[in-house]
Amino acid sequence: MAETSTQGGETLLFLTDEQLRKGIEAMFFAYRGFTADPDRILDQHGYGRAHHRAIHFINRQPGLTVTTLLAVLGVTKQSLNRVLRTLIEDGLVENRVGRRDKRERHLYLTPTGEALERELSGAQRERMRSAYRAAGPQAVAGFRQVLEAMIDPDMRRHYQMMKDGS
Amino acid sequence: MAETSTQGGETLLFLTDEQLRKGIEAMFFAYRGFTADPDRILDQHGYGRAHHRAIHFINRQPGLTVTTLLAVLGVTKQSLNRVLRTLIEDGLVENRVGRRDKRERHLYLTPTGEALERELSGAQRERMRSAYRAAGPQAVAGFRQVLEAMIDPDMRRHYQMMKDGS
DNA sequence: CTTGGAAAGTCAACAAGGCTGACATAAAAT
DNA sequence: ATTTTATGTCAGCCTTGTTGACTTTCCAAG
Repeated sequence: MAETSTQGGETLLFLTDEQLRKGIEAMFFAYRGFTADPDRILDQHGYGRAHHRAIHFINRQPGLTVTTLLAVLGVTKQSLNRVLRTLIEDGLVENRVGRRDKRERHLYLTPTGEALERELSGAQRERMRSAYRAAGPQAVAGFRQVLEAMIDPDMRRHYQMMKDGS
Repeated sequence: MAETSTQGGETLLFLTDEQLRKGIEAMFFAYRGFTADPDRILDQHGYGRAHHRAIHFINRQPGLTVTTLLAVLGVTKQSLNRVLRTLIEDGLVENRVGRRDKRERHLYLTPTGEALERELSGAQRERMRSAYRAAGPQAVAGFRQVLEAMIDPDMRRHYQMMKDGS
């Protein structure tokens, strides 16, 4: 793939534009695969990818506030609210007033919401698991390292927050 | 990351749901980073991500037909046409009637189109390059392996086609 | 205690980019 | 001569993003 050489103990990478381009295309096609299974499931339930994202992060960090979710998702509150409203109306998400700060609303999945979350993440994990298996353990480590290095600095704190569990 | 053990010469992966979940989130945040730079540039030119995808693949395989591009992008012709029309009107893409089969239209970037393509892919390659550098040469190989394993089987032929240059 | 600002929510309007369905034309294939 | 393929177009719909304006509730600092 990328030829390497050592110079003064440091490993150098020779990356041609062509190699980088292949990485870009792999990213494009892989992301499509990554979202394909959830998209099918969501469609059956009458939801879209935006609902999935909300459900995912509420499940990941139960009780997070609307503002936090807004920052993680990187959308406007009007956009999020449209999605969140339907999820609350449909009884998938619950909205509890904050104990300390009563302005805040803390978001939780209901049992119904958790069921959908399991269905969605189950499919996604299955694809991820089989990709990991096909690529092997060494590849898995590299995969995460490169992805993490691609995350925007502004977003990295949100990623870390989720990663470490609040 | 993922603990490994050897059993009969085969390496096994122990992947917890938690580890898979982290991979899923890394994918989510990384894709955002991946599209961030081009999105900014496109916005300045009054285009969107859909234009970028068309430009990318026309550049990758000059002279490809509309039907091929349709299959690669996985959208409807109505959707692609909206995008393609503006690119042709703005003089970024050229539409030549097929020599052998006169029903076909072969797509090419004009010099203006190529200039925008370079601007877009330059930014994207730069991010990819710095992620590669941060992660190291071993990681790079693994990254591509996992991504390729995640691609949908139906899409893999398109990926290969682009990868090998037609 | 008042007042300023933060958290949440809502309405309206708009745009990009998906989708379906219907239809038209030119050219190739049968 | 007829059917099929490749392309393009019109119309209309949906989701999900955006701005801007405005309200209510509540915390916190003066």
